[in-house]
Amino acid sequence: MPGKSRNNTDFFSQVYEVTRLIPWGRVTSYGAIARYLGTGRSARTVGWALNASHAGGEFVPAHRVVNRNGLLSGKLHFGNSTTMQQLLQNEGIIVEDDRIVNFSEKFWDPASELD
DNA sequence: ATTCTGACAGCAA
DNA sequence: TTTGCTGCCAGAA
Repeated sequence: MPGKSRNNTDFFSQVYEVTRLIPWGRVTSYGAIARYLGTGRSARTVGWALNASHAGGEFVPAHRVVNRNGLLSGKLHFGNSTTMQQLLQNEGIIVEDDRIVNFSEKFWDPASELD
């Protein structure tokens, strides 16, 4: 057990892993992911991790992660400002004014759904 | 080592 | 109700 080596349990890797577990047509929040990973208050870092998620080899459905208000706070990081919304609508999620409609129904909490 | 930034969240006015 | 400030964690320069 190499003390310094970084396993697949890096914070970034964990964020990607959980994000990939988000079911099709569902969404979650940065804070929910942070809480599931145990860091609780590192929601900002989750966003930072997703910012680099496109560099990874595997696809990470970062468009399914929004802020706690159901607002598409990261849409500007998807090339075009409409990409994130289109990806969501492609999954049957209705987006109105950069915000997810019926957010509470679409919300998927890894802490309680996954355990 | 120090400082700054960020795709957030919580709380005070 | 909306706006603004603060705390938090991890990484980059």
